[in-house]
Amino acid sequence: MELARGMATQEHLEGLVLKLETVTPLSEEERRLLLGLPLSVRRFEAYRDIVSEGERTKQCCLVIEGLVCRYKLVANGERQILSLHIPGDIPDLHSLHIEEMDHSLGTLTAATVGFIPHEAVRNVTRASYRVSEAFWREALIDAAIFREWMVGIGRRSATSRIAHFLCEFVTKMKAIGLSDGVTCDLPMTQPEIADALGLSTVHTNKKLRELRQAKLVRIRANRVTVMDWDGLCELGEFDPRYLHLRK
Amino acid sequence: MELARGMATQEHLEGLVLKLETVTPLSEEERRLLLGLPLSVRRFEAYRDIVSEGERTKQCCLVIEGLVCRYKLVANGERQILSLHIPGDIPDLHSLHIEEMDHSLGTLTAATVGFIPHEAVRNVTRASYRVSEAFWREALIDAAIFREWMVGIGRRSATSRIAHFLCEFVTKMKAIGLSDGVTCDLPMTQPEIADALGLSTVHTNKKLRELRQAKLVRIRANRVTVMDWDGLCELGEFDPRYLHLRK
DNA sequence: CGACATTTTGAGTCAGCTCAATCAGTGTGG
DNA sequence: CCACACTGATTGAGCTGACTCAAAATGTCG
Repeated sequence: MELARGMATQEHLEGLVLKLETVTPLSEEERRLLLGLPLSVRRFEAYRDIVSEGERTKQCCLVIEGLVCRYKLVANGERQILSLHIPGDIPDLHSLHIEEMDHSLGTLTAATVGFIPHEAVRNVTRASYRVSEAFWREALIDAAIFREWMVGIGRRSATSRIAHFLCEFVTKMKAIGLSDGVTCDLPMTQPEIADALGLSTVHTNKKLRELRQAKLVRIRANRVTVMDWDGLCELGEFDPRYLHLRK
Repeated sequence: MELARGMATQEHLEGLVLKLETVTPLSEEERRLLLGLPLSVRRFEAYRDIVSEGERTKQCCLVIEGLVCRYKLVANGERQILSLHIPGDIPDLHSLHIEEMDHSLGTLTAATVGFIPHEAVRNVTRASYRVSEAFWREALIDAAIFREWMVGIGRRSATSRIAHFLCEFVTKMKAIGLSDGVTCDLPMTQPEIADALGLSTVHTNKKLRELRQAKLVRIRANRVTVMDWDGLCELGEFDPRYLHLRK
């Protein structure tokens, strides 16, 4: 994916349609509705907040390009990354029904983001039951991913957590066509991966090396390659059902 | 709350209305709609599954009385409790839009549960935008609680996590009128609290004792009493905004 | 070639874990 | 009213996975 300036609005919305279709089938009519959403596109540098905890917004944010995350900070300054969002995701869909952000939304890489007014989203959901269904499913799958992460952080070993994380990321990237199921970009530093998994940087590094030495994955220059998918899944107890993807 | 057999269906639904009103204001009309929902009531013993992972249901489950939880098991047999549900909650509202359960729903105490057909829920949401809004908010707050738990499990110390947990529980019980904000029933054993917080039983016991010795809480016979609310909140970094309660 | 960000490694520490008793509360049957 | 059986709460004694601190190695890029 390249920088997005200059693309037609419709083109930007195609990622959204593609993403929704990974979980809900859409008719031509419904696709048209979505592609007609108004969008104001903005480019962010890496490590900027898109929306901060405590804010109240009147628009939803569509990831067009780049990697975005939701996170919270705790008193001692540590961070917990709550979720990762790839193109096609609307990480703050909830803002449609819950005024105040209880966490922040920020970029992990430079990113292109489109803002869609709440009113416009409400209109398309009112216009089509299936579209509102698709948004419901998106929001509920988001929650399902939180649950799976909770299990990982609460009850799985560091190694298992990392393996699970890699499986999930590749699977999600594959669903939207950004991975062949074996390899994809993973533009995160080790401290960031650590913050997502509730680990320390140093420990993450050491366990990552073990995965590499066990020939389960190859990680270099912001790119993962899964060498042994079955082995990695088993280690991470990864079962993609919680992602509720179609087919 | 007593055993519920023999009560009128409407009376059972009052808990739902009360709960929804803690997050969304409802008109008389909307209340009537909700009170008209068909309900088939069933009593469960403690430690029974209401719905199991992998199932597909055609109804939602309303907690009428008792304490219910959602949980997942991991390969080594350990359990992570994902959420607790008190009267008025619909812990599997998501089943309306996501076919397959990716976790189980079970009782922690004897409990009275009402089943509402999906079709009936869809009808009331179609009949009133505000009611559908209320359900959206319920589902999204559910996700907000997951996020807060993730932060706790991933980044807070055991003591802090326990303190946070107690604050949250009392706050939620107060919202539906089952606590005065200081004391309430907490019908969970220490192993169960441990499973909710991603801790071991022994460690939970020791940290709980510290909280008691620090005169922050009193815990005995399935009942908590908060002795020093400010102290407990500070220790647990508890800020109730994520619960998105009204007023 | 610096300057900076990121990864890697080593060493020592500790929060939280496991194992193994012991104690306490409740209920059952005689 | 007591012995027995359970379940749950407590305690003590190590153990260890994950953490912190600190430094060195490696990569990236203007």
